[in-house]
Amino acid sequence: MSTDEPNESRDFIRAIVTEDIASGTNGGQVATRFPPHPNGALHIGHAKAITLNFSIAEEFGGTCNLRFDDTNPGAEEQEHVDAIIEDVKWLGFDWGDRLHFTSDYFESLYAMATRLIEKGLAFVDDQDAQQMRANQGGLTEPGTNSPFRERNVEENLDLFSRMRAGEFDEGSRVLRAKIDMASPVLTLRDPIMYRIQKTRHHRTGDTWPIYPLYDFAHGQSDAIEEITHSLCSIEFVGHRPLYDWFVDALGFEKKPRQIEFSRLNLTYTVLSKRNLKRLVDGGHVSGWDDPRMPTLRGLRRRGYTPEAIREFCAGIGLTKRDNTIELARLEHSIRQDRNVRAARVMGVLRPLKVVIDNFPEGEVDELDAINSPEDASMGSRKVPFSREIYIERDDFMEDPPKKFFRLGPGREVRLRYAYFITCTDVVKDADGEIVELHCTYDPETRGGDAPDGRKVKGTLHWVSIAHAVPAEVRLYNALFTVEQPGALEEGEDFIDHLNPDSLEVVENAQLEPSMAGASPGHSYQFERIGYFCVDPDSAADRLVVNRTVTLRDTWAKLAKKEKK
RNA sequence: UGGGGCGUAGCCAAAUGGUAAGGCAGCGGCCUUUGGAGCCGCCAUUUGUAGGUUCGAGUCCUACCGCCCCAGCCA
Repeated sequence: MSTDEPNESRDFIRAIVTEDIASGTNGGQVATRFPPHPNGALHIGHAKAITLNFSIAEEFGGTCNLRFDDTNPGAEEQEHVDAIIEDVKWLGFDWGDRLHFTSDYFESLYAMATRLIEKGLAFVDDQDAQQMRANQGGLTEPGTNSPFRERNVEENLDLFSRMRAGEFDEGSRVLRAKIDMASPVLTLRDPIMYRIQKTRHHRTGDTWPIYPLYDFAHGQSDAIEEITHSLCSIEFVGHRPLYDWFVDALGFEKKPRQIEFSRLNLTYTVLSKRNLKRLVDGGHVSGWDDPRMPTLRGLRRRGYTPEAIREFCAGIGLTKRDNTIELARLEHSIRQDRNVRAARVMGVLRPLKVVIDNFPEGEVDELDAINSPEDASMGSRKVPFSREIYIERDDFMEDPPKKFFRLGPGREVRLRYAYFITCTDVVKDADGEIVELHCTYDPETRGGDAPDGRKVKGTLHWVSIAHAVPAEVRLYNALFTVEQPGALEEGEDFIDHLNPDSLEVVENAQLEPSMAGASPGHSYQFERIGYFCVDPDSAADRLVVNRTVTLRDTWAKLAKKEKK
């Protein structure tokens, strides 16, 4: 393969970075950062930003910092910092020693604010929030200047230092940039730089009674860290003029460039922190790590791997358009990953007892089963077969339709890795419910092939009753019944569209004995059913397993179509 | 009715004036000891609409239409 691929298509950001390197901007350096606000759990949308920033740094021989944007105490907690660090690491990215906090720059930012006051570019405003709102104008109306806008430098300096000293009450004064109250760009109408907030900060404690706002902190933090490309989501487009204004006004030599990209939307879920919080607080899910949540913790517990999530993020593209990725695309990423890497195992979700009448009582046959048809190096294991086994209830029909290839009265099927069996009798209880099947097996077909060359259409998974390991299996489905619960009509509440069947608990599944003692986090394919992983709720005597995703099921699709 | 961003298939997305990639989903078929996986094939005479420039337009120009963002002392 050639090393350079000039025709390889890149996204618009990589194109910009490539140009900047070629033109020698920033000395050809590339430095990015992922700047989370530590007030909640990271979700799949953040994964897009994380993957982008770290990947670009890696691809262009640059660096990527992890910086916590902790300018709003109260909303921020140390536990979120710890959780975010854990999640980014889990995703597989490394920021080396470049872990930063905007709060580390509070002293520098204060000095910068002072400098702007001295240059006549900032002033202390005594208006309260209501007055400011009344004077800010509207979308089509210019705002009006604050009556305090023309205070002299000395007075501003004095007032600002007393704000810092804690002399004033919250809300009584703010520091504002002096730009243009008539600007059609709302963010340029004398934006607030500092507010008084007497809240303990998770890192600086009670040393600051004033805190900078995002707009006065982000660009400078980028500049301090010599970030070259500051990548953020599209809703910050309108903040770019202000970002540049502060960086210019403060005279930074190396100017970071803000570039915006569209954020991720996913069908059948919500991705705003506010909505996710409602799901948790309202008890609609078990917590931030509920396997139905689109949080990284939820996805991890569900059985998603970092590789699958990274593939997803890299594969969905990068533009400035509004977009909604189908859940199927996410599922594709984990199926792809698990198909190649997950060990196969047999598990029966809804057991139906089968007695092999001609198999000797008390005898156990140890059969060879490969651990993966995709990877011979994963080896094989022994699976015990005996006279009484369980098969899946769905794998038997008393009156099977034409395209049903599984077991039925008088039909012959293969038990995976074992024998061909033929159904000879159906036992029902008083209610007509099928409680047990009787079959005969063909000893000549041991391993699953008939020496006479006869074929069977169906292959069933099974578990020996005497050897089975019971388990609780949690089957997950889409959290919502509508594609875009986050974008409903006025007056509609996304909570009303929760899927009542998003979690289905199967109490008494039966797994093959090799699953005994499987540890949390381990993931398997239950042949013919789907990918499952062991949940941390498991105890020594009680296995709990989560369904990550089903296998593609063409029979289910067919059956559904016939029904219509 | 201000400013900004964005319109390519069901969902993503490439194509940087040279004749609409690719993926997901879907639909056929082959293969199969997972109805899995894999493999093969089909799936935009046309890029929001209408004009214009050009030998040639998704790309350039004009007008219109639609969607999204901005009026927190949140980020």
